[in-house]
Amino acid sequence: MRLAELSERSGVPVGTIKYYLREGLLPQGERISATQAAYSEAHLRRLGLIRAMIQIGRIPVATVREVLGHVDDESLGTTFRLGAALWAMPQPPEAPADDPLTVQVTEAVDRFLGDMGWHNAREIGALSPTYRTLVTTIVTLTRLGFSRGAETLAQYAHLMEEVAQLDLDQLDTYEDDSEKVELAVASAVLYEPLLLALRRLAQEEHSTRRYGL
Amino acid sequence: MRLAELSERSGVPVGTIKYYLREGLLPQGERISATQAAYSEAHLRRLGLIRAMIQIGRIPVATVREVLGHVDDESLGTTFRLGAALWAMPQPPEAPADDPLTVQVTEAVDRFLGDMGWHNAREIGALSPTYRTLVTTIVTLTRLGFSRGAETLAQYAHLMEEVAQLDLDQLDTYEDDSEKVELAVASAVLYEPLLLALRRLAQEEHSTRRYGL
DNA sequence: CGTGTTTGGATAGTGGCACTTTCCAAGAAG
DNA sequence: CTTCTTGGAAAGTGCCACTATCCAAACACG
Repeated sequence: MRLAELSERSGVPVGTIKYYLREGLLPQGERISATQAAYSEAHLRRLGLIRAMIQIGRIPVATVREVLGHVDDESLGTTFRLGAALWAMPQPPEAPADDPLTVQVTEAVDRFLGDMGWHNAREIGALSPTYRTLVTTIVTLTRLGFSRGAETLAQYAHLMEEVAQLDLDQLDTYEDDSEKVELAVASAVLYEPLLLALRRLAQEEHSTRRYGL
Repeated sequence: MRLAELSERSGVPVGTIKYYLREGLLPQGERISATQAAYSEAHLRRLGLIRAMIQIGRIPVATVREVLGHVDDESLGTTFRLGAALWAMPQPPEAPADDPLTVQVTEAVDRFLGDMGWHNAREIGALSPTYRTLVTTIVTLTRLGFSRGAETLAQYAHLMEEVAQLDLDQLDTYEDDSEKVELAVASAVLYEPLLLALRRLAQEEHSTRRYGL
């Protein structure tokens, strides 16, 4: 299929597709002649993922390029490809490491990981952007006066652990490594709003039950 | 306290605070003289919330103004203030309503809400931005070929229902209405990355357990 | 009292980013 | 042969969250 058809089937304007090609988000089509190129179903699929990342995930173009680079890096094993892709996803700005509150929260988080039995996560520790995000959000919550005890955090953590189990069960249903990594990325981008939408719907449901309209 | 001190204690540059004042995110300080104004602890706290919404939640300035407008609207009852504030939060762009897949997914979601026993949520239905977000993300997942059956969705929904219960239990610990609404907003902005960070940590933990490094 | 500094407010400018527009020459279509 | 389409390069656009520059009033100090 040519550019015009790729645009029509995906619903993405031609100019925008050219931009993605230029920026290296979408691989070049197969050259048919000096001024003509052919695109495959794989391009269509990849374009869908790019749009989802940018429009739903609000991920910057440069970051999308980086993430997709890891997705396509066949020199790595699945686990590393997956980890590299997810670690490249954007994280909120971090709290300064020399802040006393940050130090205190970091220690609390370490203790908490131990209590949860998440020993692998604890070892990876500060290397993981996810870990630092956790510290940062707790620091901010504390600053705003909305922090909760470790017990409340643990309750949330146990629930999210079950969510993670469901996620991994789904990953297991895919044979192909590239598909696994793509699902993991799509899951980070699209399951997040989905989970949060479910949470808010449940909040709406139960708050009307508790307090009425 | 004057502007300079507000800036120092909050860590937000003076120019930026002026910008927030101009944009109506932060209420004006009390005028001391023609060229001098005094700011309170309330300003400091509100400024923290604004920063969290913009920097961590990546919420547009115009939206922050709208959300805070609802938070401060004392003419509404708590439930409505809370709902209005949360409904003003940004949602991903929606899928076109006339699309056949969208229609199909909408029906499936309605059935699903019935199965969950979320009758209130079902009645509010299309009015709720959250509901439409749910439809949109499922449509996108389906387009990408990553959709799952209603059963899987229900498993996630049950877990998020428990999360929502924890959220509401926390809300109950606050007496003051304004604080309740502020917590709800902070919860939407900051608990979301926190929950997602917990989910990813759990994923990392269990994927290394399942597949090793 | 005078002089230099600080303050809040108005206005204009900046930089980043995700596109769009415009242009062009080579090919395809009729 | 003429007309249209195509892919590619380069410059332009619009939005947005700040940021820099001025200014005159007012405070601080000797």
